[in-house]
Amino acid sequence: MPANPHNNRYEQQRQRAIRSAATVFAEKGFYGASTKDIAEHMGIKQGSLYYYFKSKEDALGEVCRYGIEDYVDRMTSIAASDQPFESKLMATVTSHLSSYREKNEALKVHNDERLYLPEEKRATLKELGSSYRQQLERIFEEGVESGVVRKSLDCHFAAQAVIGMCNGWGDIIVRDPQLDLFDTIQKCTDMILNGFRERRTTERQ
Amino acid sequence: MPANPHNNRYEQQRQRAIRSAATVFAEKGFYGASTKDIAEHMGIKQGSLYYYFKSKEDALGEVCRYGIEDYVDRMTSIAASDQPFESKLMATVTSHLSSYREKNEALKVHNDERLYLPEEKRATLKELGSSYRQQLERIFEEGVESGVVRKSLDCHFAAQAVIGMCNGWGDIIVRDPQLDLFDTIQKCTDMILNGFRERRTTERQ
Amino acid sequence: MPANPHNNRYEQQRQRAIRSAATVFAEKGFYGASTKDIAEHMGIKQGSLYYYFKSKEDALGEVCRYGIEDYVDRMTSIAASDQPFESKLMATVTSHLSSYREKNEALKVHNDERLYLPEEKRATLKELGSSYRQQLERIFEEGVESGVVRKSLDCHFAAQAVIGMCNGWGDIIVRDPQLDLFDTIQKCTDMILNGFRERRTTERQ
Amino acid sequence: MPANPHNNRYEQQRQRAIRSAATVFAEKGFYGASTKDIAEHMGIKQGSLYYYFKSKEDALGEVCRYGIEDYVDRMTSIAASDQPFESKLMATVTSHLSSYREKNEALKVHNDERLYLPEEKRATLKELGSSYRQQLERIFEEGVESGVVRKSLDCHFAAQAVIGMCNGWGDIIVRDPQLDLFDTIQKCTDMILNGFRERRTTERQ
DNA sequence: AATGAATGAGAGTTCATTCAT
DNA sequence: TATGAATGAACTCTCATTCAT
Repeated sequence: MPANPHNNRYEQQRQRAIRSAATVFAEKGFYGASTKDIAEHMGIKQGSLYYYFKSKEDALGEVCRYGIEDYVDRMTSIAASDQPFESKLMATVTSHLSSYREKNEALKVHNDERLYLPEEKRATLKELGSSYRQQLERIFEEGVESGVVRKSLDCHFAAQAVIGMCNGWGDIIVRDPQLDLFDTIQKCTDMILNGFRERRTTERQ
Repeated sequence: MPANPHNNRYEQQRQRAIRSAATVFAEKGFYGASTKDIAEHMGIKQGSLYYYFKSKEDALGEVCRYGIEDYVDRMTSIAASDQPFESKLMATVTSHLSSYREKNEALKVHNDERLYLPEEKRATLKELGSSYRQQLERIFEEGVESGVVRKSLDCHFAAQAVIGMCNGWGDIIVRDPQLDLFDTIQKCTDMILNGFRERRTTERQ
Repeated sequence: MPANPHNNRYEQQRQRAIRSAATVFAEKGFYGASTKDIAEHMGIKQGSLYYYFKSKEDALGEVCRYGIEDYVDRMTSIAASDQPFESKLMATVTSHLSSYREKNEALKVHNDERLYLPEEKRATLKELGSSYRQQLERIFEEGVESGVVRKSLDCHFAAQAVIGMCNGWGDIIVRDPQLDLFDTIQKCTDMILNGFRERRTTERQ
Repeated sequence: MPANPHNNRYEQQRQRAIRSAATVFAEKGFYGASTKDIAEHMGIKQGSLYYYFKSKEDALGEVCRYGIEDYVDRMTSIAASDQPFESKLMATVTSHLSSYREKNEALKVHNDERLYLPEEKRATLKELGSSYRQQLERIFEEGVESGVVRKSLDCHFAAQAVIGMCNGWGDIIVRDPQLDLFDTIQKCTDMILNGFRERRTTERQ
């Protein structure tokens, strides 16, 4: 028997359950998806889901946690790194958008359906989300300090705007597996830094 | 059955029904809201709703149409106007964000819940949405032609990014009635045009 | 329209629902009976029960209240009356046993199933039950005062014993519609007063 | 499968299972208790219960048999003994009431939950119960013959009444561990023999 | 002798919908 | 124009039971 209190088999199956729930919630929404849908997607019977989840709501909670957890972790390591501002910004966008590709829609579920969670769990997730936003704000503040970003910038606004735009792209990414991720990342970063305006003189630093 | 499609009283009540549905759908989502909720919000009994809607789904359809219709109309008149690019851009952002404030959350419902509509209706709405995006793309193309926007811009990308960001702010606006709309509009427009980077030389046109 | 907020039809149907629930709970117990059983006994469909009850538990609550209410009321009027002790005792037994005959098993449900009620409702019923027992105790105390009952009697014990014995007969009455109620009442009263012992001298007062 | 019906270890565990089931059934009722509850109370896993019981219903059957068996046995030995009537009566009450204290609530389960047993098993138990009642009736008949009990007594009624009253006290005993058993026994016996009436002349035998 | 995993039937409950009035 | 009453299908969830290990 393995070291885990619940053995490997159980944990593996539980992960599969969470990913199935993520897929189904992302496609149909929390109320639009039935536990039968989730179970079928996973290849077990409806009642058996309750061996892995205490309730449908619990399933949503697990998906949301799964969705946001290493999303925030990645931001933490980006923020802690030694890169210059521009690299951090691009790393942020890259991390955000590729989360949608890699993590089977769990981040999308977190964004769209977390409001159906009970107050308590939502508070936990909110802290994680706030931590993300604050770290991004701090990155912008560093950008100002280093002179790369203009002093007048409202860093709180900037963080919200970047997150909002990335989430918008996230919806598209989840629905369109063809979209060129790298290209989108490049263009987003460029827009955030330079905007769309034509410049007479090239004044790149 | 309605005696007369142009019957005033009936049409007035029907509008009230649509707005009630919009409010309730925005708050609880399509599946989270019951027809009883909608009826109560409107001050009638559950069964009486069916005098105004063929079905709950029909109600959602009406709300979505109501939500996107003059949102697109406004874009059409912006696009058709004679203003320079920058004004059109700001008008777009203004129109988009203030829609969330003014329109009983119907646009939010369109964005979040339209996936529950049957294929056919969704296709109709999608056309409206595409029309919006295409007109915005065209505005960017005009910006390029007029030399305000740099030639290299991917106008399709630009339109998506702007829409995505505005929708992100829309969520925040709906939840936070305190937020200064005008300030947000200014900052969004500025970001889209100029980005966040510090410039050595002022090269405003 | 009648004066009642809910009109007559509704109240009548609700009473039928309560009586149906009483019958089914008495036969199968609270958990052994399904809401489908109750609905079928009443001649409606399962889902329609919820037009009359908020939940199965609510149905149990109503049955219990219905079962004990005028049972206690009758005791109150017996206790308040001017009869001598012996009449009051017989009236008590009569009232108790005939409750089982008349009230469609609701009193039996109260006795056997009330423990499945939530604390709050059970407390309300408990007060009613205690009031019954206390009034019976008081009747015995009066019996002592009037010299009919021996001074040494533990009136609390006496009340409990009488209630317990009557409930025992209640079970039998509910199951056996043939049983001669009047005969049983006579014998119970006689036993309580005189016991079973043979007396050398007739010493009736 | 059990290797040997007389296997000691197996039989011991089986007894533990029956006692656990008795406790849990007494507390929550047959339908209110789950096989998981019983297993947990016994310290094994749910599935393992089926090593000792064929089904949940079978468990109830065993508990009921266990509950009534030596209850009847004791009556048999009381009835067969040489004591005078009054001693037999007190022995009966003592046996009945102390059963509730000593026997893990199995007698209570028999009384309250046996209705959930299939007809066949219930018939078996009913015979045991009838045997108890008949022996008690016979004791009363002996009382009449010996002149202690009045000739007019309906011995069938008397037996039922005594059993009913004792069961009533049983409920109280199970719920209130503080209750003075000996005192209750004394008072019950006294009531059955002498009733509550005041006597002018002492005519004790 | 015992268990982890799964199942399937059935429970209580909700709710969109219908329709006579 | 509106409603009270009823329905039936779907839902979440529980649980007795089975069985390979």
